[in-house]
Amino acid sequence: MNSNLAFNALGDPTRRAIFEKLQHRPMAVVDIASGLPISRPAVSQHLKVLKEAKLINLKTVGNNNIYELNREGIIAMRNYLDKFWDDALSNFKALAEQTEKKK
Amino acid sequence: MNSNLAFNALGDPTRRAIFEKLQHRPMAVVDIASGLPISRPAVSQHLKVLKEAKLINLKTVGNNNIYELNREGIIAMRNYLDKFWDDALSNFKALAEQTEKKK
DNA sequence: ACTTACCGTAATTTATTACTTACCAATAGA
DNA sequence: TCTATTGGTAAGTAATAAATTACGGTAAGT
Repeated sequence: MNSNLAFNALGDPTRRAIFEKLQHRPMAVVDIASGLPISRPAVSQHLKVLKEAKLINLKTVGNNNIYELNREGIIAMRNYLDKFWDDALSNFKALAEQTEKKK
Repeated sequence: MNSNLAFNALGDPTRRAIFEKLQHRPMAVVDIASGLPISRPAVSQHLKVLKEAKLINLKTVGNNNIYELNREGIIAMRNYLDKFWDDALSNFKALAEQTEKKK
């Protein structure tokens, strides 16, 4: 499944920081790296993971690699998680009702 | 922040498997461990992480430690994520509209 | 009382992941 | 053309996380 990639990608705090940076606007790699306490190549590696999880994508403009949020990927993940939590809670609810009946 | 714990907890595939097992019903540690390709103590450690992330909680019944989903924690995480995705998408949308206007 | 089943924790090892340094390629500007 | 700037990738190291083994403690059953 693909949501595994997204779960994994968002499991790392640095990648979440990058993702949240990109919520404001599309950014070039140098800009993303500035402010982060790690080297630029490390950032590139994180970007790769986020990209493969389809949470962001890349458009190259001249010499700049601009990363931006991947709308489709994000929507897919949100939908997946909606179901994920709903399933969890509805089963919980069903179980609670069962227990209730036994009283 | 606390959602960090949940992100981290769900970042591991084994912990997701455990979490999904508990969607069906509350289970004792032995039952959770059976079927998983890792040792029982390893499962205990994963359970600890999930518990600290408030995704599950523990009720002790006699000699059995029964883990079950933590409803409040899950709802909190769902709400957090709803906002997380909404923020991401709405900023994306605002930006798209800006770009649109420039045409 | 003795034994068995359940389970957490400590200590260590193993495996994975994050990070750095070093490099190279490509575009932009002088 | 020569020089910045940008940025990806490879190789190695450092740091973290996951797993095992070994233990002890408590409750349940005989």
